[in-house]
Amino acid sequence: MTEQPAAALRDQDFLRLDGQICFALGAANRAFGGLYRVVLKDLGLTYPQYLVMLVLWENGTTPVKELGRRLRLDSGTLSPLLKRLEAAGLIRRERSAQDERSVHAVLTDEGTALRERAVEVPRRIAAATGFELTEIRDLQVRLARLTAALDAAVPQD
Amino acid sequence: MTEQPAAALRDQDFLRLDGQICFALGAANRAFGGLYRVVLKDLGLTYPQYLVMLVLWENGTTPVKELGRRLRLDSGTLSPLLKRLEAAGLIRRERSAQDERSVHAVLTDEGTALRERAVEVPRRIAAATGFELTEIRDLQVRLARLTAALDAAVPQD
DNA sequence: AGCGATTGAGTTGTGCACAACTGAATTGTG
DNA sequence: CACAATTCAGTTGTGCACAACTCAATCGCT
Repeated sequence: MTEQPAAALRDQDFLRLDGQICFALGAANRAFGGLYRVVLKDLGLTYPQYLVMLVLWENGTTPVKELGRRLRLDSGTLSPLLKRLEAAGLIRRERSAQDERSVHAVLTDEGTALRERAVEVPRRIAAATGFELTEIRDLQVRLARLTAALDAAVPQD
Repeated sequence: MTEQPAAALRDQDFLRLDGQICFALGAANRAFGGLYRVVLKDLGLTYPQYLVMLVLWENGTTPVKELGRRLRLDSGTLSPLLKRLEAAGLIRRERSAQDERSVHAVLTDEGTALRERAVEVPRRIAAATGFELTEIRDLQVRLARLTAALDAAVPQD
């Protein structure tokens, strides 16, 4: 009923094949989620919260805008997440004096101290993958390339 | 990023490195999400709903349990999702006569007809990745291996 | 200086993911 | 046969992701 692809693959093959890369991606992503859930449990953090803390531990005080840029999250996700981190006593939110629109996330002493207990997290995760570092790197590079291609294909921003 | 011998990595390097594979994974996953959102928009489906439809198109009537097994989703996710598909007129839910605990998802005529319009989806997605099929396959295999390793590391089930 | 456009954070609403739970149907074991 | 354990779908509650919006602060242009 429509044009046939040049390759030997037919529509129904594509429909079966299709889910697979995204599905494999989603499955891996959720498997990581499950592992992080366990590992981060006694730090009292979720995985996205942990990512925010990573940025803060590395960078110190950071504007919400910058957190969003680094983590690819928008204010609709970050605002409530930061509120929860603040409620947990790990950060404070301070309006910038220079630009009253901007809000900075600032580590509290408690938030800073949590880093000590977080250092073991990456090792536990890495151990669970059973992958060599080089292989992880390779996967990263491919995924980054894939992401860039996909982003380019969606005309947003 | 800068290359570094694996042996020389310290805690803080780990803390920086750490997010990266999962982060790359999450980024790729969300990039796919964004693309699917656009492509599936005029089918009126979300990506998880599309996955359910794929299974139904391939398999016909399928118990909720089996959908969960295939898609790695639990009833907490599937129940409301299937309700929405039913509300959209694409499926019906029918309690099994053999086992009254079990519910089968059944395609309506409308749901079956939607397949015609869905066949172009995989091509559009594949085109957006710009990846060769072999490369996609390779990535799939690696991700599946990663997922299996991670699942094995989380003592659930 | 005046004022429209843009920027930044936040809110609302929808949908997914998952834990913990409920309740009904079925199965297994004594 | 009885009844405890299990299975299955569904519900509730929390948190993330994102679209669409609001509102105030700032910027840019004239």
